[in-house]
Amino acid sequence: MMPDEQEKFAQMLRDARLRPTRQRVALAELLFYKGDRHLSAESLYDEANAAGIEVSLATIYNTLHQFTGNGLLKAISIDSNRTYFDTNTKSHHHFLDEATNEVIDMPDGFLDIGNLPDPPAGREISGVDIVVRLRRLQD
Amino acid sequence: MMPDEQEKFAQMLRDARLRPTRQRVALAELLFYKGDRHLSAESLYDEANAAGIEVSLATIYNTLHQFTGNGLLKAISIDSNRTYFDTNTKSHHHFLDEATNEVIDMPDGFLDIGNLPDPPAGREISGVDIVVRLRRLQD
DNA sequence: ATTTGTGCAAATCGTTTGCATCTGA
DNA sequence: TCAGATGCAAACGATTTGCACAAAT
Repeated sequence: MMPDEQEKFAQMLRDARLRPTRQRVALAELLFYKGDRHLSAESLYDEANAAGIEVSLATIYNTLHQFTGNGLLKAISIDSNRTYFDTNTKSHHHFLDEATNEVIDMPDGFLDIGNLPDPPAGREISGVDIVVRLRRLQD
Repeated sequence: MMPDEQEKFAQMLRDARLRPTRQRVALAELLFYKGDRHLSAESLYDEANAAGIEVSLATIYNTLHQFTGNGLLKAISIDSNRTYFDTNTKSHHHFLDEATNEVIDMPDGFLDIGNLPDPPAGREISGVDIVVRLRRLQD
């Protein structure tokens, strides 16, 4: 990674009020250098190892949670076994491939939701999560 | 429980191609005697104990999965820590109280979804899950 | 009699925690 | 300097599994 790239991610961390440590900068690069991604703690850990980044699994978890708490990531509960983190923090929805458990972003501009019911008393709607499940087309 | 009630649940199990064992009949009664419910393995286990039903946690898990596989229950992944099972197997959506993690059925007849995007190639939509997140109304 | 289900305890898996050590501002 | 971050290993909670015993057809 070029020094100015590193600086870019370091600045992203400072903006999110997180110290740009070696591990955080390296993980931020893995997470945000490519486009929108969905990944689990384990998969980020493997990716970091493959990239020669020395970081413990505990730090991966810490980092994912800190990034989430500071608006850099969004956690999604699509599968009840593991938590996925989404590098796209804008409001959007997902496809889920039931065969592979792959999560796919739904293109923007789709999904009009009409006729939302009123929330129960004393509560307000804070968000709407939509998952469109996919199965293999059978012939 | 009255004998004819037991027979009713035994028949429900036979219809679902499951042997009506003592444990399954008792759990079916707990699950389906009241209206629509959402519960975890642990909460069903506690409820069974409270009702004086002797059943192991392993059997609770087996039973929940068998019932799900045979269309008597629906599994919902709303919270990434535990699996919830829904006694309402019809297509419907949920509110989630973020403060308590309580899952609430959305009344039928709401939620028109328009403008669904086409699924990726080779796949078809098998279902749409919608979770409306709720937060406490702040004043 | 044969198949299927049950219960226990141990194993597994994702995730969190305690704590000693290190690092960045 | 010193608050905050990291890494390790142990702890955890939900769930699954292996296997001997019991119950249903």
